[in-house]
Amino acid sequence: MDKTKRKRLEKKGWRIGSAAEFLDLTPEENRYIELKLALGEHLKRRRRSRRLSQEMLAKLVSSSQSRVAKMEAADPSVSLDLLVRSLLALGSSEKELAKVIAAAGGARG
Amino acid sequence: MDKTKRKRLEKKGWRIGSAAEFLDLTPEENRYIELKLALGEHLKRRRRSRRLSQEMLAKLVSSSQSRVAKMEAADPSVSLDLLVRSLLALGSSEKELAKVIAAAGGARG
DNA sequence: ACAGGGTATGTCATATCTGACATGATGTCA
DNA sequence: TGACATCATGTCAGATATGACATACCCTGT
Repeated sequence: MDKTKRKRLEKKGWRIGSAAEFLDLTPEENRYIELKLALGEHLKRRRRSRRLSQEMLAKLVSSSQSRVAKMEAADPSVSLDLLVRSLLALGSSEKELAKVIAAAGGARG
Repeated sequence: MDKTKRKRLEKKGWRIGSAAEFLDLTPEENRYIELKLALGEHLKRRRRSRRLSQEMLAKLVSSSQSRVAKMEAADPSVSLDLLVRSLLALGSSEKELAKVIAAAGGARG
C-alpha cells in the first residue's frame, strides 16, 4: 500500500472488524478497504469525465456534496452500498464495476 | 422508491426476485437488488462447496446463522458490505467477485 | 412418532451509516 | 484584493444494518 493511502487511513478512525488496530489489518480487511478505495477513485474519474461537480453528482444521487467527497476518498463512514449505487446512477455498467473490482485485486499481490 | 412502501410490501410477503415488477423500482434500484441477489446466491454456492453450515460460516465471519440466511436470500436488511466481506472471508478472489457482478449485469435484460 | 441438524423468519437493542450543515482550504478570475 | 466555485473535513440527529435470540419449518435417521 502506498504512503499517501496509508497516511489517509491512519488519520481516520479505521476500526473495521473487531478491534481498533488500524495498522495491522487482516488480509480480508485490507482487501475490503482496497476495494472501496478503487471504487471511490473510479467514481471520481467517472464524475469528472461527465464534467460534474460533487454538488451536481450529490443532487443526482440524492445525497450531499460532503458525502460525495467522502465517497471519493473512501472514508470509513461510507458503505459499499452507497458507492455502488452512486456508480450505477452515474451510468456505470456491471461490466465496468467488475473491471474496477478485478483491478483492485490485481493491484494487490 | 419510497422506503416506507417497500417495508409495507415486504411485510405482506414480497420476496426479492418474485414480484419485483409490482414495485416501482427505478432501473438503478433494480440493478442494485439483482447485484445483491447474485452475490447472495454465490455466497450460498461457495459455502456449500466448502461443506459449511450457515452456523459455521456465521462463526467464520463473526455473525449469526440468521444473518447468513438473510445474506443468502438477499434480504433487504443486509448490505453489500456484509455480503462482500463474507465472500472475501470465504476465500473469494476479486476476480471471482467481478465475474459474479458482471454476470448479474449480463442476466439483466 | 421422536430427535437432531440445518435453514428460514421475525424482533429488538445497539452499532453504524446517512444527509445536512458549518467551516476551512484552494484555485481562478477580474 | 475580493468574490466565487469547488472540494475537504468535522459534527450530529435521524435512518438503517447488525448480531443475537426465539421459534418454526424442513429433512433424514431411528
